[in-house]
Amino acid sequence: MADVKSANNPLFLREEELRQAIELLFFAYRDFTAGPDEILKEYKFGRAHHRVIHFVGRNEGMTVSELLDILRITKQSLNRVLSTLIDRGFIEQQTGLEDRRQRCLYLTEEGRKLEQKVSRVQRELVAKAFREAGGDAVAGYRKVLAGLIDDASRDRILGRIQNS
Amino acid sequence: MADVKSANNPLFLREEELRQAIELLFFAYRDFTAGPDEILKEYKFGRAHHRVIHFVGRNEGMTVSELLDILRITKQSLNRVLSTLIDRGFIEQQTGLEDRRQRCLYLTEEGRKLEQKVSRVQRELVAKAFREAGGDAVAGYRKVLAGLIDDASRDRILGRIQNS
DNA sequence: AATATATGTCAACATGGCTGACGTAAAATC
DNA sequence: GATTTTACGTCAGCCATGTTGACATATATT
Repeated sequence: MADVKSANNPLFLREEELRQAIELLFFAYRDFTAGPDEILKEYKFGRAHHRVIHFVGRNEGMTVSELLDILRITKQSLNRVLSTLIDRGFIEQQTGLEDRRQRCLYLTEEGRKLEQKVSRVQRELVAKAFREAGGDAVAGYRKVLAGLIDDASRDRILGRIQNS
Repeated sequence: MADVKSANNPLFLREEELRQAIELLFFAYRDFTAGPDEILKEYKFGRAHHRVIHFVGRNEGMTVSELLDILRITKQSLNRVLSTLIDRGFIEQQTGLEDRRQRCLYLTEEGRKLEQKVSRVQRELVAKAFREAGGDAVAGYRKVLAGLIDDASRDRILGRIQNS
């Protein structure tokens, strides 16, 4: 009765299934970012600052260009948040050793503390979801999300993310 | 050699694994929204309009309050995008039958066309990722993402999303 | 020496959040 | 029937974060 449509029209089920997967991602992302957002608000920082701290923390010494590539924003946009992070002592720059035009980015002690604090709530949320879902589900999660990533950047990203 | 850290300190691996899962979600979401963003730009619409069209499309006749609950934004923010969508003929309102204070929201013919067009690219992306990952992986994807959703809203959301 | 690259910076603008205040119609309650 | 609550709309202003375009400076590369 209830599945007349799906019984008669497998394409309908397929479309419905995909729409549900899309919504799931929307809601998951919404709640996944809620924790950090709240903490960062105390510092008057936003999601943009979070992203910078996150990626610099995971790629100490990365250059500004590399960061721009990852974030896919303009250097003017980045500069606004980056310079406040530097001014307020969460990030340091060091002139590149090989190429002195480059500014290599590092978290300060303060920056590392904030990164830890913010990342902790997010890691705890993901850990809970992983625990509840089980190891096989986690592998599936990885596979599907990897498939959503732009072909052009997938390898580079998975390269950094390759674990086991 | 390479796994000295993980061999000696399982917590390190755990933390690293979680950080990678977090990054994966970041990148997947970034690329997942890129397609729609591009199409909507032609209409001078943004992600906010997309969300409204998406949810109204999936819940024809929903009220403004219900939409606000889902989006978790203020009515003033919603009103900005909602009223342009109405003015430009993508969404219609109808006074609630039982409760005449409510405005029930519907896609117009035009709105449905746009919804289809935008959702198509997203569905194709997800379909590709699902195909490549396989059925088990898809189940895992669902489980993990469901676990990321806020406890308070999970049931309501999964209720609407319960498929199969 | 000329050109290209990495970065910074100024200015102006758009989008989409927010708060606060106020208004109106309809429903619910006393 | 009067009062209060609810659903929604709206005005005004602020903030965060994205954009484009133009220009500057130091360093590498050719």
